[in-house]
Amino acid sequence: MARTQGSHSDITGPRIREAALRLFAQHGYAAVSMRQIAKEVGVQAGALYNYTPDKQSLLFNLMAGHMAELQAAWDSVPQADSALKRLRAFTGFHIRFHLERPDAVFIAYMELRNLTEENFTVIESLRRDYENGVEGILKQGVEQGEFAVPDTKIATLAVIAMLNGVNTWYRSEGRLSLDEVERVYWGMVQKAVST
Amino acid sequence: MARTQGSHSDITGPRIREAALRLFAQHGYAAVSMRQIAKEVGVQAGALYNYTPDKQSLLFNLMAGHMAELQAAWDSVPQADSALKRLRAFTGFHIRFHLERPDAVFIAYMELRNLTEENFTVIESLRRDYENGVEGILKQGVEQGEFAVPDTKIATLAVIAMLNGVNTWYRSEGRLSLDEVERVYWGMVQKAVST
DNA sequence: CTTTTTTCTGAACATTCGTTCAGTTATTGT
DNA sequence: ACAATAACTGAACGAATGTTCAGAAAAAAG
Repeated sequence: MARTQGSHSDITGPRIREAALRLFAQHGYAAVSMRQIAKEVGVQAGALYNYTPDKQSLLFNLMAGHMAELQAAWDSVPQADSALKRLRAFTGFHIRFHLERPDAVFIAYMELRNLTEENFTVIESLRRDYENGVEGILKQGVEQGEFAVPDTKIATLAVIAMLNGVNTWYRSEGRLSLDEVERVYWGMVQKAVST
Repeated sequence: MARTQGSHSDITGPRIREAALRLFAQHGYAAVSMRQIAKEVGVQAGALYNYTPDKQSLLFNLMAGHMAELQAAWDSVPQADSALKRLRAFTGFHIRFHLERPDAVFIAYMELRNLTEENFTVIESLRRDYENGVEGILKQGVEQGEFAVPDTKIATLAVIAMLNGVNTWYRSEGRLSLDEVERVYWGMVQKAVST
């Protein structure tokens, strides 16, 4: 056997990335073999190398793609004038974006240690960009007297960490709807940074 | 060669656990081989099996030990009467305990997916016990009118997630002292749950 | 000193790993 | 219809994996 019926680059490529994403999130990068990914796609291990130069690049591209998507999505959210409204918009955006991609989120900060040094630097830089956007909101709020935080950098990380926590427990079949979750978290975020 | 000079069970045992803890935290459970751990200790791989039946038990015991320590340490903290004081004590305790054991903390919630099903159940149960203790404080605070949170379970997870975030950025040589970090976080926690 | 026990070595085991590649087949272009 | 290209197979590579075990040496017990 060789090339199979209906085989296409534009189909196999995404399927490989999807399978890798799910398996990496489930078992961890190091614990997943190229053969497992191939099996999931319905292909032999060697075929993967038509789509990625190696396993490391597969991981890196998943993470870099996720971070780029995250930044682009947030950039496309219209910004209000007041810091309070902007922070509220961010809270909702961050929760929803992350709940829609639990696997990518999980990988993006669980598999940092499995990146090569250069790849790690790139991802870390993307993450910092995103964090800086949030810190900008807090700084604005402090300047305009809407917020009171002793340290905007720490507050930024604290808010993000708190929101990230949703991914560890939220289930769509669960007790609370997405709107309710958003409202509860916004209540806490708002109070935490308020004057 | 065989048994080496000065070899002792009470020395090698802890050294194996220390090496495993550090290596697992640094590279991940699946990415660390028994030979790497052995090399760190200065021993051959086979010798490790005098101290652990297998690699999985090594991981499980590290995690279970950490969770037991955590619970015991918190249990030994004297409890104040008011919920506000208790929550303040918890905030300080949690931050300090976790900053003192970054590797164990990292492993305890990064390597959950590498546990067997039964081992996972055990660790999850220990974690829930700890979380329930915190929720008890919030419940008390709500009953006594000191706190206002729409959902004590979510608030518990949000507070813990926020505090856990400290481990991702705190460095002892950094800009802020431990006391300052504690004060900043307590400020945010307090406001987040306040009426 | 002699015996027993504890601690470790070094080699071996079957598996699995990431990756390469010559060959084969389906698809595309002419 | 035929030629060219893209997509994949299947086998192979050396290296590394977790684990076992007979034997050797050091330490402890007598």
